[in-house]
Formats: sequence, C-alpha cells, structure tokens
Amino acid sequence: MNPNAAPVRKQNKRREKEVVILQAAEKIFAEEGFGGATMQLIADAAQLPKANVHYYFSTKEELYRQVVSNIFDVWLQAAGSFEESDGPAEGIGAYIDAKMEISRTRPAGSKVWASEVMHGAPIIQDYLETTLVEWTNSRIQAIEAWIAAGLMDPISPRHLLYMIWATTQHYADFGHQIQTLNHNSPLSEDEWNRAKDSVKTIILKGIGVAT
Amino acid sequence: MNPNAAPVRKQNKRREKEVVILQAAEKIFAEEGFGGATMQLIADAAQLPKANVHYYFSTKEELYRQVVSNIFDVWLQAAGSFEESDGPAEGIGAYIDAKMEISRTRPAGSKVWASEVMHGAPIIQDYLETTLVEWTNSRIQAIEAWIAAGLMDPISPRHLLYMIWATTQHYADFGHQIQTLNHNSPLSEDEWNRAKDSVKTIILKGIGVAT
DNA sequence: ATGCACCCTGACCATTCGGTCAAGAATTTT
DNA sequence: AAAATTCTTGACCGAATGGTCAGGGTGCAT
Repeated sequence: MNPNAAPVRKQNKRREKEVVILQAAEKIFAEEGFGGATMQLIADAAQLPKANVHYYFSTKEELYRQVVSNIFDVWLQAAGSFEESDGPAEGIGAYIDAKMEISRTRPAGSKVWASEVMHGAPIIQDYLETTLVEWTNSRIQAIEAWIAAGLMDPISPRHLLYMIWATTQHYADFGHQIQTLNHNSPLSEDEWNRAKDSVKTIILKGIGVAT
Repeated sequence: MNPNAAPVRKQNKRREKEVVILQAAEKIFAEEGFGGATMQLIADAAQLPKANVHYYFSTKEELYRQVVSNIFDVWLQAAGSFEESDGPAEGIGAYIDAKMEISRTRPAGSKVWASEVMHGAPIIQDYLETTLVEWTNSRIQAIEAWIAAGLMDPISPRHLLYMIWATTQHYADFGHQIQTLNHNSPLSEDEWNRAKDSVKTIILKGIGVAT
C-alpha cells in the first residue's frame, strides 16, 4: 500500500541533487551563454559525471528551461511589496531595493534571464505573454491610481517600469563593466548602498515623489 | 612601380564584401550569441559560401572581435555632444537622445555589446580598462563641474551615467520583451518619441535640471 | 533475506562545428 | 599576351558535443 508516496529520504536526496545541478547550470549558462555552455562544464561545476546530470535532466534544453523558470519566479516575487504599500515613496522605493538586492545576490540568474530575453525568449515566450503582461498591467494600474491621487507626476507608468528594470538589472548584467570602472574591484557594501541610494533618489525625484 | 598601392577597384570590392559579412555577423551574433552562432549561419546570412567568409576573416573570433570593435566606436561617439554643450539640460538631454537613437537603429549591435560584457568582456577587456575608463572619468568631471556651478543636484555622476546607459540600452537589449508588452508589435515612431521623452523627463527632473 | 525500484557511470555513437586545402576563375600588372 | 596576384568554393578533417546505454550499485518494503 501507499504506492504513491516515495520514500522521504530518497525524495529529499533527489531534490538536493537537482538543486546542486541547477545552481551549477545557472552559473555556467550565465558565464557561457546557452550555446557556449556544455553539459560537461555544468557537470564539472556540479562535481558529477556528465551521465549523472543527464539522469536528472534529460536534455540541455530541459535543464536550461528550469533555470530560467526559477529566475522568473524570483523576478516576479520582487514586487510583493508593491501593491500593499500606501504610496509611491514606499512602494516604488521598496521595489527598487528588492530588485537591487536580487542583482547583488543572484547576478548569474539575472544574466541568464537577460540572455534569454535578448535572444527572443525562445523558451519562456508564453510566460512573457501571459504572466508578465498581467503583472505589468496590474502595476501600471497601481501607478495610475497614485498619479490620479496626486501623489506623483503624470509620467508614463510603463516607461517608469522599464527604467527601474533596466537600471537595477544593469548592476548585475553589466557587473563586469561596473567592476572594471571601480578600480577592478567588486562593489563594497558601502558602494552598493551608495548605488541603491542614487537610483532611488534620482527616480523618486524624477517622478515628483518627495522623500 | 607603385608596388604598395593595391588597385582601387579591388580594394573597394574587398571592403564592400567585408561590410556585408560584418553586418551578417552582427545580426547572427546578436540572435544566437557567440557560442550559438555558427560560421555556416553567418555565411548563409551574407549569402556566401562558408569558405569565402573564412577567406576574409580567418577565424570566428577574429570576425567577432571586429563586430564588437565597431559597436564600441559607435558607443563612444554617441557622446560627442556631451562636453561641448553649455549645461546639463542640453548635454545630458542630447546624450540620451543619441543613445536612444542607437538603440533604435543598431539593436543588434547593442545586443552583441551587452553579451560581450555580460560574459566578462573576454575580447575587449583592454578597451574597457583604457578607453572606457578615460571616457567615463572625463564625463564625470564635466558633470562635477555642472554640480559645482549649481546647475544640477549633487548626485553621484557615476551612477547617473550607469542609469543612462542601462535605460537607453534596455530599449535595444530587451526590445523583445518591450515588444511583447506592446501588444506584440514593435514601437511606432510616436511610441519611440514617447519613450525618449519619458526617459529624458524623469532623469533630468531627477537630477534637478529644469527643462 | 530477498525482491524491486531507483541511482550511478564509463564507454560509446552520430552529428556538428571551426577550420583547411587544392584547384580553378577572375583581375591586375608587366 | 602572359605572368602574377587575388578571389572563390566544394570537399574534406580532427575535435568536441549532446545524448545513449548496459551493467552494476544502493537502499527500501515486505
């Protein structure tokens, strides 16, 4: 009996190994691109034989699909604080903070996402057309409400969102360039805070929100 | 005699063919990434046999290097209007316009550049460390002078530049995502102007420049 | 203890890729 | 005109890649 429930220990072990492979794959896909990444490189990064990786993820595309899907979830959840906030100062400020934090902690994921979209989103086009469109329209409505309430300037909510996405993700996707321009050293804790403050200050003032 | 001067007709023909290959390569590298692009795809796009492409560019890396180098030049020249302007309203406004125009007319080039930097700039790292560092420091000085003259807020010039780069290039690099969010159709002339205006309005107001 | 389902991996395969080459065509120089 | 240089291209090659598979190992239920 109980034919459906697999042993708990085994299930955990399987999941743990999948996570190890997914993390290695995210790193390699970010560094090499989809075409440049090889299953051997991913297997080496995960410290497993290549055939073992293929046991958990049958094809390179299947593995890539799951990496991209994971990042998309993180991306969407970054705006949890958006709607439930009182006004633009708190809502947009927190959203910028959240997205900057993702750039700092998950730069590889951000690069994989950027690469996927840059190449025409061959894998996650359906998500863009459904989830992302809904998500965006919902945020645009929130911003329009703030504008109608006189809490901020009547700017284009859509282009404001693009600016926030672009600027925050730039710190991950172009992290190498930023590091080169920072005496070849990664941003320190203070420098990250300076970046966050700069982005928030300019954008919030730019849309007429007092801080 | 005249052993050094090659025939003009032949030289022109060679240059023309190189340009055809470079344009095809820029498109394919943008669509497929360096690893995903194949010499056969590039040759097909240029409507030439693969061996003929190898006659003009001995290796894939050499071809890629020239594509990236071309884009870097465009990138730098976009700021010609920066220093010779009277103040931030004109200088930064014109710079944003120029960069938005590049995103509109050379999206493939922008993507190749983004891809190169995202993967650690393996080919043009030396340019980043020399030309780009000098270029950036020079612009930072100009902005600091404007701040000292009280023409704009005392924001971080460095992060302002990052924001301009990120936002303007976003319209090329993430053009597919923007198109998906625009009812699956490319931005019209009016929509491009709306985008330009939005970016300039928010950034210029954000740094305390009256327009 | 024994059967069973899941896990592991070295060896292997077909395909594709970047790059070469030789032989001929076209164009310029003498 | 004929020699010399440059251009063109089909055929080919070694290396690398994604994916397969057989055979053995491991841990759980009965």
